Amino acid sequence: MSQVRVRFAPSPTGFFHIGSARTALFNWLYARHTGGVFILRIEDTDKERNSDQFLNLIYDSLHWLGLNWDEGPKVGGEFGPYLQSQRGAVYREYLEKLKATGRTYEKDGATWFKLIGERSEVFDDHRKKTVTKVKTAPTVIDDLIRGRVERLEDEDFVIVRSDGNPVFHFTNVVDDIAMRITHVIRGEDHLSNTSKHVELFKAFGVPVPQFAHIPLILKQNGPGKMSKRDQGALIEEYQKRGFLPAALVNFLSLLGWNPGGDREKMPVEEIVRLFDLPGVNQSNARFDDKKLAHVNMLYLLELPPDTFVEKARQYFEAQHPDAPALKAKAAYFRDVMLLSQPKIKGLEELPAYTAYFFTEDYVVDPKVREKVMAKGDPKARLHELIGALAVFDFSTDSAIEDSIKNLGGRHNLAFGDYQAVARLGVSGTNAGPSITGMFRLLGREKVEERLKRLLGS
RNA sequence: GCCCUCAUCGUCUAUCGGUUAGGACAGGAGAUUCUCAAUCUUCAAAGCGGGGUUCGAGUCCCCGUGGGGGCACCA
Repeated sequence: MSQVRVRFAPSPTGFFHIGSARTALFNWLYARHTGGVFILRIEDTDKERNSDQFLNLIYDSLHWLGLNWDEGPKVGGEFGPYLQSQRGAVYREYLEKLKATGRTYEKDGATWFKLIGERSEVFDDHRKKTVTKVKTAPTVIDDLIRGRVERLEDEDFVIVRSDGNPVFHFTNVVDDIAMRITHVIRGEDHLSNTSKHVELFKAFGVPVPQFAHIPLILKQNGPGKMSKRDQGALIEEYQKRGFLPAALVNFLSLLGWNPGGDREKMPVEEIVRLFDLPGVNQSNARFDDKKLAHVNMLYLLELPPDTFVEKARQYFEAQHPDAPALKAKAAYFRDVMLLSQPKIKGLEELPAYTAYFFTEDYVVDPKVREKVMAKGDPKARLHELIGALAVFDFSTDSAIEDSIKNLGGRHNLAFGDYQAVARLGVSGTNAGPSITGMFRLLGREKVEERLKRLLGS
């Protein structure tokens, strides 16, 4: 069997969203799984809506997700150019071929594709106009995911507009022929178009590629498929929020596909090894940001320290360039980030989660403050802590723990009696990493200063 | 309106005619503890309805219902 050649063919007419990303991913996975070729083709024939900004977004998003293409813009290939806007000559050549078969005609200045069969005029009361129906046999589509699908294509359709520009159905099919595409993997929203495409392939006298129509991703809340306007739809957004691409890829691969059994968290190499078209589901999947957040956390937790610190720094630099954290010493930044790594679900939590390590101007949660100061005798505890700080051993977490325990022992109290008020004092809140770690990193002076400030306020 | 398509816990899904219908996310309870997470234990949670086929159906077929998509000189 010849080599698999698949393509991802987006239009640069809007933001790059989760549905497009998954279509790209499934194509890429199939190419990698079969040792085939993954082609990127830009369908930029809509001159009104195209933009370079959206084009670059496609490149950036694919790069970020790790979906490298073997042929396409920037990397070239023997079937280029890979931007439809540059393929006018190819379309003219194929149009002549089609005209030679007698399967086209001109009407109203446009070129139409002619179906074979008896014609009759029928009034379509949904579209409120008279249309010409062609009596013909249904088109059969053998879909790798949906099985045998029959659809009646019974109206001629435009392939070249009166302004001379070829339409999507035509360019799409011509390019799939010219680029030797073997498998068309795309969203189910194209299933209804497929009968047009199959008729074109047949008219050109070429073999019809294998089709695989993947289910759509439905919006999290409310009806309908996910679109660019929906909350959580944009890849760019996940990139900005510091999600790990590996996590997003893993999550996306599981939306509509699974390897069978209970496996969920898999490195991408494993997904490539297991992925196959018959394993793709037939039903639409609803997007779930909670699950994505969970997968992201799993990947974050297992990141090696150096990698985590690097990712954290990149996140700060990209999204919070003015954060005091970036002005701190590298070793201190590292210590703070590593102390926080096991506690957060996403990098985007980091700035707020670690703010008090880098500034004296951190927020004190009034509710927490009220709650902590109302319980027991916090002022006495603060006094005791401040008094003992000078003899505390700040060298390690366990030394600090022992110091607090010793202090407690002298007052017939336990570690826990100091925990809440100390935490409020040094961080302004009640949630955070271990109090001993916080003491150690902040150091004796700052701890003392902050505890005194709380006592005096 | 017409055409296509899909249907298991709230969500993502496993099950290749015979299972106490399994897992994960989310939710509840508990354990741990230095708060919050994480982690561990645990609870609750599903075969859309109706007909067939079969010894036996979530699984195959039909009808209904519901969801999704499409019906342009957009892609």
